[in-house]
Amino acid sequence: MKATGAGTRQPSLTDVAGVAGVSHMTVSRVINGTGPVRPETRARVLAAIEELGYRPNSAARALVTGRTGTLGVVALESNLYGPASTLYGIENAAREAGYAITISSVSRPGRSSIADAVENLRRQAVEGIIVIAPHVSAGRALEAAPQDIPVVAVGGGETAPVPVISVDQRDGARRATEHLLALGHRTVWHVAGPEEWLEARDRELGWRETLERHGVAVPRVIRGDWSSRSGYEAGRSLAGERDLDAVFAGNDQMALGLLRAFAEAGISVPRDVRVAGFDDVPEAAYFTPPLTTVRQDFIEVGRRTFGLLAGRMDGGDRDARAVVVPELIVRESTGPR
Amino acid sequence: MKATGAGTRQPSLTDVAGVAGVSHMTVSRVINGTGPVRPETRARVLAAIEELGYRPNSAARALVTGRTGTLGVVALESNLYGPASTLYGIENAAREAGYAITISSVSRPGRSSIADAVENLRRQAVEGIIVIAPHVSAGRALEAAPQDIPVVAVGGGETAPVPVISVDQRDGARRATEHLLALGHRTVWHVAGPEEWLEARDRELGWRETLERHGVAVPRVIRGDWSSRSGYEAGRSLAGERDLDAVFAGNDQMALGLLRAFAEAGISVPRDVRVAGFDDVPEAAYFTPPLTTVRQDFIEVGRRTFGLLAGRMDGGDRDARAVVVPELIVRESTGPR
DNA sequence: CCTGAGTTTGTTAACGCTAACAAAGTGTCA
DNA sequence: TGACACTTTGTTAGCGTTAACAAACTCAGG
Repeated sequence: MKATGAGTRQPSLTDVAGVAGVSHMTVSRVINGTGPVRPETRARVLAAIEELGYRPNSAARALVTGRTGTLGVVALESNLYGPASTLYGIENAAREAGYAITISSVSRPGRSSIADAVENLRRQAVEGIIVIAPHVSAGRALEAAPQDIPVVAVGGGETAPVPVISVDQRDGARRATEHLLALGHRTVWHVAGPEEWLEARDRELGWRETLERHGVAVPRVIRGDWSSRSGYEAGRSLAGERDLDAVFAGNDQMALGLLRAFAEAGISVPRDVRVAGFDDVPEAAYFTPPLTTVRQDFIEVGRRTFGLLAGRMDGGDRDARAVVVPELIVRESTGPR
Repeated sequence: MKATGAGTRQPSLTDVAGVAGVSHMTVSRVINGTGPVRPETRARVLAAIEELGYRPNSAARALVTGRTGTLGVVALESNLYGPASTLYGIENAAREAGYAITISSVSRPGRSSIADAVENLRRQAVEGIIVIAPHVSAGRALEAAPQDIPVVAVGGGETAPVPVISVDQRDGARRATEHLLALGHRTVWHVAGPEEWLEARDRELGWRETLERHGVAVPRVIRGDWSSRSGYEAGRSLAGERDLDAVFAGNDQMALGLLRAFAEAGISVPRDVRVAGFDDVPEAAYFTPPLTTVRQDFIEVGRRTFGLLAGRMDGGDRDARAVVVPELIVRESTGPR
């Protein structure tokens, strides 16, 4: 008896054909459902496939069809809730459509690191690329995006020469800011995310526009880096401020830091100061106090991102845009005093 | 002039050879550094590669070498801090070693869904598979893991017939529990994670063992699902409990829920009750109050996971194990009263 | 200036699959 | 019964690469 250890070559189409007593083409037709096959022949082939544990060789298939069935995702290596959720949304939609996802992560966003990641994916012959890097430098990297392979971006800025899906950050910021103003505060302070992030810019812009439209003073911007720590520091510096009524934080983590700093300073939220965040991370409802925030549906973002890429692969427009509208979730941090 | 639009076929080795005036094999040798090539020939070839924008066809290469340079990761589709961080750790280590990562996510862990994900990856001809699914059913799925392809698991239980990397959950739970006991409390309550999670079991076990070793009463276990919401509910039910001194939560999210519920019930932490968590998510230091917790180094876990897989691919042992030791981080939630 | 060893290049044949076309069956109708 | 249309199966070639071997070139030593 022949050894059938782990070292044995994987069975090929021809092996299956031999067992089933047909030509390799018939086996191929059974597997791919191309062309007619008599039911009894199909049954014999299927039995042979089962018996041998045959699995199509994806490399051979890709070589001849020119299609790998794989999409590449350039992801920022961060534990930020948004990007991670978006990734899962994309993976789900892609898997349903029969695509696999390979990721190439970028530790520090930048024009060249993103270009490297894209090149890295191209070497793996992905059929399309999704860049999740809502970063100013990513926008620049996208300007040099390859022309011969479909690329789409999540939150890549207005001007990118690729389809972009984004959440309407300005609108979200507007909602939060108007909500705070409607509570009767003279103005609203803002703890912004890092300047290099497009989302941070848009949120800041939405906040500023809203204040201006309402004709109220625009306080100086406190800049953080998305982390709770930076929010905490912002809170310490704000705690000394006179006329502090309301703060809109660029994300929920920084809002948490604010809450912490205010608690330490003996400032009560919402009695002394009202605070709102952005993202609606699952924990936000359990902060002390529960946080008013702007919810983004990242799963939806992921799904629509895949949709845009699929469209682009079908020859769709390079200028396609999709916008997801966020929603204000009101909780105690802006509640009645 | 010929059209050179996006529809043009990608250049092949032979095209490059034509431009450089050599045979395709010489080009192959230049690219792979196999066999000697005269410096001036190499320069000509390199110039031709540059000129044509040649990129090796990975499918053809994989077909002939039998190697795809790709590893598969089965990841739980969750935003839990741990799995996401582990994924990045793996991706980093793999990329440094020249491997690409393709992910197959699993929305609800279970024996068959994990097996499906593994099969899905095998169809893509990955060279090895990493299962991040610290779940009881994952352990069962691993028992049926394919023999002919290297598989390793993150936190897959003691008995899995594949190499496993895990954080010593019991030891972490012991540290947290002993810390609380050392503060003079009669006993420590525990809000556990879902029963199907191995990590939840191990943490519960570590907690229980520690209480027993110290000869103190073991209270009933409150069961949560890792979410802040479930922690909150646990906190509401605990709030009515007499003799409530100290609570060890199975993760930081649930601890957050506890803190919230206690705050609402007018129970002060740490004055009335002391609380500890597990994971040390980046936000834990900014909870109200800052949370004592057990830190797991997930990036290290990811790195070592890749190391174990690499070892297994080199014919290493199926019984290999790696254990990462967690660390107790003491903050105000178990601070002085 | 020839020989032999080493260096550099080329030729040919797979790898496993699908596309394109060819051939063989099956049945219907005049 | 023969011809035609349709269904089912088979044959061949080629995708772009590397492996294995063959050929050509270079140069030192006699």
